[in-house]
Amino acid sequence: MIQPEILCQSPIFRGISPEEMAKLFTQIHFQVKTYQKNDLIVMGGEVCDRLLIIQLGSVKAEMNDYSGKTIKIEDLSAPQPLATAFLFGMQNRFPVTVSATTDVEMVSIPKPEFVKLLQMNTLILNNYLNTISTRAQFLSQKLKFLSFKTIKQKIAHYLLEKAGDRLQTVEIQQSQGQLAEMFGVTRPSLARTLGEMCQEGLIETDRRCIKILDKNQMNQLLKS
Amino acid sequence: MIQPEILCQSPIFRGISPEEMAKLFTQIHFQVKTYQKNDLIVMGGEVCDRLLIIQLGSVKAEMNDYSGKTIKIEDLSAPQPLATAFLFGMQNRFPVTVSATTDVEMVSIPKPEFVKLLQMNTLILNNYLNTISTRAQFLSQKLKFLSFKTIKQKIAHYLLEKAGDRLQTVEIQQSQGQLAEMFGVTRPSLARTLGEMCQEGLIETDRRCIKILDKNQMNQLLKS
DNA sequence: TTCACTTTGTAACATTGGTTACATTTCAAA
DNA sequence: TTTGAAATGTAACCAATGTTACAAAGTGAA
Repeated sequence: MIQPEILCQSPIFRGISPEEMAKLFTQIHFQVKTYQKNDLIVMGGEVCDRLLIIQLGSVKAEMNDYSGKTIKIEDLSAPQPLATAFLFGMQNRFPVTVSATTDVEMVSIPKPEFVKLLQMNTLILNNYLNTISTRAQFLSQKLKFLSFKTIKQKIAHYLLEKAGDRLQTVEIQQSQGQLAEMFGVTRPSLARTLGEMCQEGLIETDRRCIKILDKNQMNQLLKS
Repeated sequence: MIQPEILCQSPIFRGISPEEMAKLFTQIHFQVKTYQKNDLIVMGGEVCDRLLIIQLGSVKAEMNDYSGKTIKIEDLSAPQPLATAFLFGMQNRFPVTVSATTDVEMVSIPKPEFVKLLQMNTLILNNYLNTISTRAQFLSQKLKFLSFKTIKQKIAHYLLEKAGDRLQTVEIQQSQGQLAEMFGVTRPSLARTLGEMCQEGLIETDRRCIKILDKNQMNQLLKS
């Protein structure tokens, strides 16, 4: 019923051979459930006490807003796992409602069985720990970035980070527009601020190269 | 050399009896290192390939800004673990420099040995997974909150979240000032916006009770 | 009650950044 | 080289929010 050669493509089982996968699954309890197009798979708010991996087909995740309307959050397809962030931790309920957008096969592993799997196989354990740790690190970075209020601060942080201790000059790969989007600001605002920083003698710009003239003053910006 | 009755207070080992702790530690390799006041324990940028738990004393974590000056990030004391967020994941280097603020005893468990521990003991595994998952969930919540740009949106989100599906009226415990701090805005701005929302017929305020008059319209605010 | 202290409401003004529009520059394909 | 599309620089204007200041209301203790 399970298809080891598909499942081992999943981030959680990466590096496991299909044979090994098959063997591991003989040692735990699990279910393979099939759904037809448009079937409800998980109701938002339901307790998340099992790991779900899409083995076949694709699903959509939607969230109910407070007035009952639904907003689509993301599309997922085989062999991706579902809501790995909510299996453990304080808030272990599905934040989203999941339904099938094609015919779907879903592998469902109860939480205690998945814990067994983690204990049996070091690679799976490492994969899973890496997955959620990387996610936390990513969120943390993003949060730090958002904590800078003004565009000037965001630019200063970005440039100093990119330049490191040594370099004076930073070359940016993205276009100004992409950079602006990353910063969560509009392109004209970013350009305006870059212009201001030039006038103030903080930086010098030349095409896609930005030279930092006064690192100390840039740091001051980040502290206030 | 290790003190099981202290270590089992640590979030990672919560629920483990001191006897069991002692037994577990006979099965893995680890070190107990002692430091004197002001000794350097971890240099920022160093690879994080071991779990460090403070067994005695307290330490401070500092970060170097780009010009070389150091900023204190936090104080930690026994029996807290260090930088659990960086043992796994893509970015596994210490982001901070750690030094002793008193005489310190530090239990150092190499990553592979800690993985063994996770595989030997289900409770430890669950504790650790819960710790990092909860952290990720917390960050995710915070990020969602910050994604609302205007104060009106933040208020709407906060109230709708607090009211849930049924309630019409929300009672807030904190003072307006504390609420404003939570929202990352100034108190007068928050008060002003609450006033505006009253005038627009969205809410009614009476002391610390806020009545939501039009949930649908509030939801509209969050979408734009 | 009265007095000091905290919380809340509000207003004037300054700053930041979004919006829109347009000119200029760059760059690659014809 | 020419030409058109994309990227960039810039300006005028507007909305949102911070800043500062002060008055009004609530609150608890003497």
